[in-house]
Amino acid sequence: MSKPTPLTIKDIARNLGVSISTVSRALKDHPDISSETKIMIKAYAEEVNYRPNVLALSLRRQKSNTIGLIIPAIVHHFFSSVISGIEDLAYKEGYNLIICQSNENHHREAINLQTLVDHRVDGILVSLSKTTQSFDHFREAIDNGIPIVFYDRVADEIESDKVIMDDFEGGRIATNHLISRGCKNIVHLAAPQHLQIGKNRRNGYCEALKSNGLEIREDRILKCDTREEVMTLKNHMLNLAPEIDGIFAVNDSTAIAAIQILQNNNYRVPEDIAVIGYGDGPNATIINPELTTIVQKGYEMGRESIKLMLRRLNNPAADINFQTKSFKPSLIIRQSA
Amino acid sequence: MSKPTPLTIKDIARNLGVSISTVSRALKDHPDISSETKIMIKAYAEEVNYRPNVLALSLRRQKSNTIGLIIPAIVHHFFSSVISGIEDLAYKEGYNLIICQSNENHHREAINLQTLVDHRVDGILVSLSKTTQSFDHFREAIDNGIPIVFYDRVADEIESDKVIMDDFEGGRIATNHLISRGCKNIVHLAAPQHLQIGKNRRNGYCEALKSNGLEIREDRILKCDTREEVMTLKNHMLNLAPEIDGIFAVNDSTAIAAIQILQNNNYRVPEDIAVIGYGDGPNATIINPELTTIVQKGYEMGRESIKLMLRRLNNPAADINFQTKSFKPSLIIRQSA
DNA sequence: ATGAAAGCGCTAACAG
DNA sequence: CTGTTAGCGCTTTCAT
Repeated sequence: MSKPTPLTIKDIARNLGVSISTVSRALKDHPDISSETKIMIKAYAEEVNYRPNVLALSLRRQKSNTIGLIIPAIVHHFFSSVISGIEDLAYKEGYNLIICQSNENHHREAINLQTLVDHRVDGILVSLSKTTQSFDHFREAIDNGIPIVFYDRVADEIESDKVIMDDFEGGRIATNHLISRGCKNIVHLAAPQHLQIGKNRRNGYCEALKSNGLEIREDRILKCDTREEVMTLKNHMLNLAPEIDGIFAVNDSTAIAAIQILQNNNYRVPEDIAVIGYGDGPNATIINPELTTIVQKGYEMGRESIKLMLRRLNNPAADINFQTKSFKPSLIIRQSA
Repeated sequence: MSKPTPLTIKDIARNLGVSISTVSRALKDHPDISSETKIMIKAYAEEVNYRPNVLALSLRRQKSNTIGLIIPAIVHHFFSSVISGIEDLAYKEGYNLIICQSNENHHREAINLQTLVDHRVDGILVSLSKTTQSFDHFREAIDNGIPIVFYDRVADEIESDKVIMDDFEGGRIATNHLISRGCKNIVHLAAPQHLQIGKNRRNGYCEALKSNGLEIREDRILKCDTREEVMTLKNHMLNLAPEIDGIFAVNDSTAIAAIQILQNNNYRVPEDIAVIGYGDGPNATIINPELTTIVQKGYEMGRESIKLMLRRLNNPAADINFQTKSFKPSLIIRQSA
């Protein structure tokens, strides 16, 4: 029982008594081939269920029709939505996806990138891991002529196409909403500041405070962007709680964790402390009170990323200018703020 | 600015004045090559950052070192956990993953499969889409000698390795728990019955009722396995509500949706109606009351699936018997039941 | 110890 | 209109 080898163009040629190139051409409707020959060859190929060897094709064409995708963590709803947005369009255009997870790990991200380069992918879509603070590993891809599109978590230092949200605006809107409800002492649960999204959301928060004449206090900005970190900071948060009336969390999970801690300690949300999240994932409507949050369009961002990539791949000669596509955030008001 | 072509073994040979085959051999430590030559060639390869062309390798070796993965819907936490479990081990063993989503669509699943076969993947891991009711498309892979491992949602008709949960037992445990709390009128929100997992969980439910002397009523079994469907059946559920005291939902999302509907209509959970889910995803601890549920180990199931696959791929000659690995479900008691 | 050559499956330039 | 040939990058007999 050795592995059956799929049949090739050569087998067809032999069985039909024509040359290999005739088969090749017939199968792709080359005008040189007589229609009878074409019909015969195609019928036979169909009959024996011939399938071209994609590997051989890629090698020959120097093009793999594969796009690499690096995701920080597939379990996050935002990122899996991004994948869906990418996939639909990619497959439609005849591209396959190799998906890698960096698991928020700089080193792993570098390995992912190397893998994708090794596989001669035609392009790479990537969102930075949280721990990525240098960008040399992207140079390798670029030096090999592989275009990169950054989405959501982008590297400012690298010239490339980018798809982002206007996170500054998002932070501003969220914080403004809290202020408009009457909050005056607002804590911000922030993402790492070497990430643009972390910096921008925080700056938006600060801007909102400033333009409303509120003081910016460093001790009210906590580096804390996962549910686990919130749990770790529980006591610290409870110390802060008596003197605050609002929380702007950098994502939904931290917002929800914060709500749970507050509620378990007899604070009412939003009456005592209003809480606003960022993302609008499926959890937002499971927590009680339902979460007021900033909508982050994962599917659409994925779609836009692959569009930018395809535009470039479909016009290999064009040398298109790098473009940054920015999505406007919107606020969805529910019950938590 | 044409695309730079990565350098090849041929370039190295030319630049170093040796033959192509010498370079090839030196790079893989072939004993025939003198150690001086090896050192020289390796040093140079390192210096110029030579990377073998994976495509050419695959073609030559008739082995792509790629494993295909078909996922019904990546946004489900269970499935993204499975991916993580698979990925870690696969990469460690030098395999890459091509991930496809069937989006719960039979036809799309068949296309996914074709794509993977075309790419000459070495093996395929698949969980059936909800709409898959025939299995011919798997034959193609098998006929091509590509081994398949089914995980979670398996095809009984196909001989292959399988990784499942004991869903019958899961359904039984869940229902027994409700009964032990005193529930006597239990609704089951069921998955499609052509899926083994749907059938098995339901049978477990029935078995628990029977062995406790409770009547099995068809009108208490609703085909309803997504949040959306629950919402659609809202009125129906509220009609049922006065006469029931327990719900066993086929997954967490439907359990949660049911809880929300009940609460919005002034039923208390668990006092009036106890609700138990299946899966133990992250949502389980966000809903209030926290969800009692059956633990479904996605990561571990993924890990086990890839293990079965690797075992087979690493012993191509062995002709190993097909194996079914079954995980025992466990109950995690929180507040909702 | 090293090199020449064939071939994995396919395409395309060249010949006829 | 069809066939022959070279070559994509690599490995592996077979010579030397």
